[in-house]
Amino acid sequence: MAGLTINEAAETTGWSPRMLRYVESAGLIEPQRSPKGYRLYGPEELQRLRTLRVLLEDHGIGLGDVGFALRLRRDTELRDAVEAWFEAEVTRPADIPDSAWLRWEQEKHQRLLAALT
Amino acid sequence: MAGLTINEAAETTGWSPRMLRYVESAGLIEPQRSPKGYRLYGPEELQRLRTLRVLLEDHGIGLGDVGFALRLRRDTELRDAVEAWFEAEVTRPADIPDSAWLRWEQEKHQRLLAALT
DNA sequence: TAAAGGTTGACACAAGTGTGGTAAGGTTTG
DNA sequence: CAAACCTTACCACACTTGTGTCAACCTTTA
Repeated sequence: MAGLTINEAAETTGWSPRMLRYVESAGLIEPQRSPKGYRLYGPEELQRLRTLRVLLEDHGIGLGDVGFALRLRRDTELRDAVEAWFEAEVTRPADIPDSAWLRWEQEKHQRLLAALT
Repeated sequence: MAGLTINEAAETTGWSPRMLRYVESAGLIEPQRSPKGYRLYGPEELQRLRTLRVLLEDHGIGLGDVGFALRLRRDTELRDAVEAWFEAEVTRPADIPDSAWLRWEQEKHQRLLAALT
């Protein structure tokens, strides 16, 4: 036997079997499978399941949050896009002062309306 | 006037006024306020509101996700904890082989039960 | 000063998330 | 082989998220 079955794993980790499957569906802990498809949790999975509960409780976050963090670290494009958004500054011709730019924004609607008549 | 009011901002960004308040409540875009408490959106906020919509649509993520990413970059402790979880490996005495360790795990319940009687 | 527009707070509702339970069927084991 | 256990696929239900709308009240502006 190369690992604990789902009920055994549930017992030693504090998760319900149902939630172990859910955690797996979120891509967080994916145990090995026996030839017939039984989930087999090894020492590493069990440890990570325990620390996962602590992580969630300690910081008041959810599985979805950890799942998103996982996406962030796997999907470079996503990470870069989010990063870029946080750092984005206004990009517009440097010779238009704020006041003018704002007026332009403010009047855009009127201009659009005017253009339609 | 130091910026656009909420309805004007809504018009030029594509968000509804309701959602602009919601985005603000998520900590993503917090406009300046006039002395009497009116929201005033400047060029930077408007730009970031527009790119935010693109970010969400392009990657199929939600405001909550971006909010969590924000938490991650601001809260060092959280970031470290999540990072640590992703990288965690099993920590246990190196001289106990997997097979023994698993047996130990497997029998923990029986031992607990036995201890109670 | 009346109209237009801003503020917060609350109600409402669809869609998504977290979690439990159950059913139908295959597997392991005493 | 019967009991105990696993698998997937659903139903269900409470809670959260995203979004609109409305009320009560204050501010700006024509």
